[in-house]
Amino acid sequence: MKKDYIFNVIKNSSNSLTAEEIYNTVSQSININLSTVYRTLNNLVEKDLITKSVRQDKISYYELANTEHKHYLICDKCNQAYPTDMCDIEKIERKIKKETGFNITSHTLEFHGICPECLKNAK
Amino acid sequence: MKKDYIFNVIKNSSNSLTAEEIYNTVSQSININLSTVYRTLNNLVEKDLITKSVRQDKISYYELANTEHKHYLICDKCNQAYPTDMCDIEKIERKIKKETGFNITSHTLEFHGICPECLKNAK
DNA sequence: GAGTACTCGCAAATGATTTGCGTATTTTTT
DNA sequence: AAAAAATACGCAAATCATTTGCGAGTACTC
Repeated sequence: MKKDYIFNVIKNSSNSLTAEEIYNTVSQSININLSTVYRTLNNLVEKDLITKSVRQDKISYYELANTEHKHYLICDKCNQAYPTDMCDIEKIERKIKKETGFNITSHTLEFHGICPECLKNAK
Repeated sequence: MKKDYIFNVIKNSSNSLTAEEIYNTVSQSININLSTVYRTLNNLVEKDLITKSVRQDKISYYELANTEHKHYLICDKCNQAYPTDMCDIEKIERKIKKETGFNITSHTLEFHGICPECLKNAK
């Protein structure tokens, strides 16, 4: 099943991937169609095996579910995404839950700015 | 200029709006085309008069810039967005800046879950 | 008042993602 | 193991928010 190829690519990647990136990688091993990639990704998301998050560029990024909580620092110059595990949002979530009764199940957090590399080159 | 109508709708709204919502509102006063709305919105964003943020639904939401920092609790049932001003991310930003040298200029934070209203009805 | 610069409307283009449909492949049933 | 039922997949067309080209209207300048 082609699903295994797709899932493996995601599993072996250290950062989140777009459908097209996954398609490109999988295509090197087997014949596959982009729509199959999308269908499979949606399937994996439904089964909670991977997560999908839409970034400010309006593109969906997929990554393995149940890994340590991660967020991304996205450079507006080079567009690279640097993962960070700093996230104290859980505290905020608890506070919100208490004060508003809203039952929060997930959150997305995205930082934008310029990465050290681009800062250097900007001189 | 039609820009004023658009800007006013945003200024008078207590929460963020989509291009279509703005279009619908402005249309009640004057004749206007959707593409004009989009063009104007991009213009206002460039001038830092309003901000645009892309949510998980892949739709852009616009709101007045330079207001107090706000984030949204989005109900996955009724899809309503409830603003909250709880946000201690500034602390996290400072920490990241210090530890990684990444120059953060903005961030987006979005909470998902079920709002109190829907929780009640879900019974 | 001619020349130049915006502002807009309209229709077509864009790009990521989805979907319909027919075929192939796998799984289940007998 | 063959028939039947279910699932996976390729291909092309559709979708939907947003953008863009172009031509016409309007304002601003000299």
